[in-house]
Formats: sequence, C-alpha cells, structure tokens
Amino acid sequence: MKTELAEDKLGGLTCSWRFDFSRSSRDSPYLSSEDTGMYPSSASIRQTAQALSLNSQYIPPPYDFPSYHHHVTGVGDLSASTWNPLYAPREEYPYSFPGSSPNTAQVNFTYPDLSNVPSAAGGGSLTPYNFISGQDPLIPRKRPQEPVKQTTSGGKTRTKDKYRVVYTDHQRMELEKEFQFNRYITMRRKSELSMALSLSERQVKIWFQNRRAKERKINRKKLQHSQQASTTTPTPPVLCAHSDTHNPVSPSRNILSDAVSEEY
DNA sequence: TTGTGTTTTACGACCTCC
DNA sequence: GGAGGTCGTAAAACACAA
Repeated sequence: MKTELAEDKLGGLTCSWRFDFSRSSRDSPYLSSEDTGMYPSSASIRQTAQALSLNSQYIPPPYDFPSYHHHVTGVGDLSASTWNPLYAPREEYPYSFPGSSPNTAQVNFTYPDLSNVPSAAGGGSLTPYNFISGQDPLIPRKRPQEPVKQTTSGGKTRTKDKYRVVYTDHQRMELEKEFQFNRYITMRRKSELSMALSLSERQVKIWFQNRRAKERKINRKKLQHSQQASTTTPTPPVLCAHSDTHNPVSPSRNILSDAVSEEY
C-alpha cells in the first residue's frame, strides 16, 4: 500500500497524516455541494452539559482508517466500555488534547500533494481514497444533468441530481480530521465546518453519523475475524490491544462493535 | 464493455434526552 | 416537540475482474 506523508496546518492545528493514494479518482462531474438548500440548517443552538463531560477527555489514539493513516502520539487509554450514554452529546466540546485546544493539539495531519498524486488501483472495501491528479479539491464537481424526480422506497421523491453528492477530497479530508478529533461533532464545530466546507450543517451531521456507522461496521468485521481466529487456533489472538481507544466518546449502544478499533 | 461488489451520501423509522 | 443518536436501506459512484 503506497503511502505518502504530508503536512498541513488547519486553523493553527498542526497535523501529520499518512495518506494512501492507491484509490483511483472519482472524476465524474458532480453536483456542487453548496447546492444544499434542501437541507435547512438547524437554527437553534442547544446548550447541554452532556457533551462537555463526555468529550473533554478524548485523546486521539493511533487510529487508522482506510483512507488516511495518521500518526498520533500520546495515545489515550480510554475505553468505550466505560461509556454508558446511549446517545451522543449535544453540546460543544472543548478540544481536549494534551494541548487543550486545536491550536496546540498533538495530532498532526497531512494533506497529500494533490497536484502530484499517483492514480493507482484500489477500490472495494478497505481501499484508500485517491486524490485526483490535477483536480482542485476545493472545487466541487458538478453534475450536468437536469434534475429528475425519482421515487424512493418510501414513496417519496428525491431530485436525481441531488440524490447523492460526492464530496470533494478536501471536504472529506477535513471531515475526517474532525472525526479523528472527536467522533461526535459539536454544534459549534458543525457550524464552522459547514461554513468552511460549503456544506450544510445537516450534511456534516449526516456525514458523522455515516462515519460512525462505518466504524462500527469495520469493528464488527474485525471482531468476527478475531473470533473466528480464536476458534480455529489453539491460542486465541488477543483482541486489538488498543481496543477502541480511539472511540472513548462513542455513545453507541453497540458496545460490542466498538470493542475493536480499525487497523490496516 | 459489462457484471459484480463495495463505498459513499442521504433519508426514514424509531429511540432517548432535555 | 425538537434535537441528534443508531439502524437499515436506496441509489449513485467507484473499482476491478472477466
């Protein structure tokens, strides 16, 4: 798996990531992500105390995911098993890295060199993203077709060219960064991200929901694999040592799914 | 080129919390 | 009641083998 290391600073946040560039590009014309008037932003900002306590102890672990491989020092020793709430925080969280703020966070991200990205094969599950050679990741791709109403299973209609917008690499990258900071987006960060990425707050929220679902799915697979291995080998392999240390704030009801972290 | 499998957005249903 | 959570699913986008 080919990886490249790059660096980036986002709002003063210095990050280091290791990216895989083996996934080919998505080069179709796509609808602009800013065309999201269909998703009225949440107007109300709610203030609760739940998230604060839940998120304030989060320390980013060495979490690897299919698309990006980042390297983090100062791994926390937090376990999802200590986490009880069924549902996620609804309030802002202070960044809670050793530096206590994004400006001093120890997580380092990298941007790939988007202008010089090899386009190798990948695809399927567990394959990393590719960054389109020569494409400006900041420019949303548009889809040329006229909107066509389609009927969904529920009998409701969606506008075809809005059925699914493919986010730009930059958008996904920023969302992933935020996800590594915290599995649950706060209202403030959601608002900031939506502004910065030209996405609606709803899109950011949904993205995080889907991203957590993806993580749970991966964890379930890994757990199944480890269980299978334990039944076929006389000495059962130890479940991922850093068992979900990356997800201490997950309110998932599926504790089992969060018991194993991703690794690739 | 096509068929197939996977991933990515987006939504509805249902839930809990405030 | 409204917010956001999970879960399941639809459909587009994509990768890849044949």
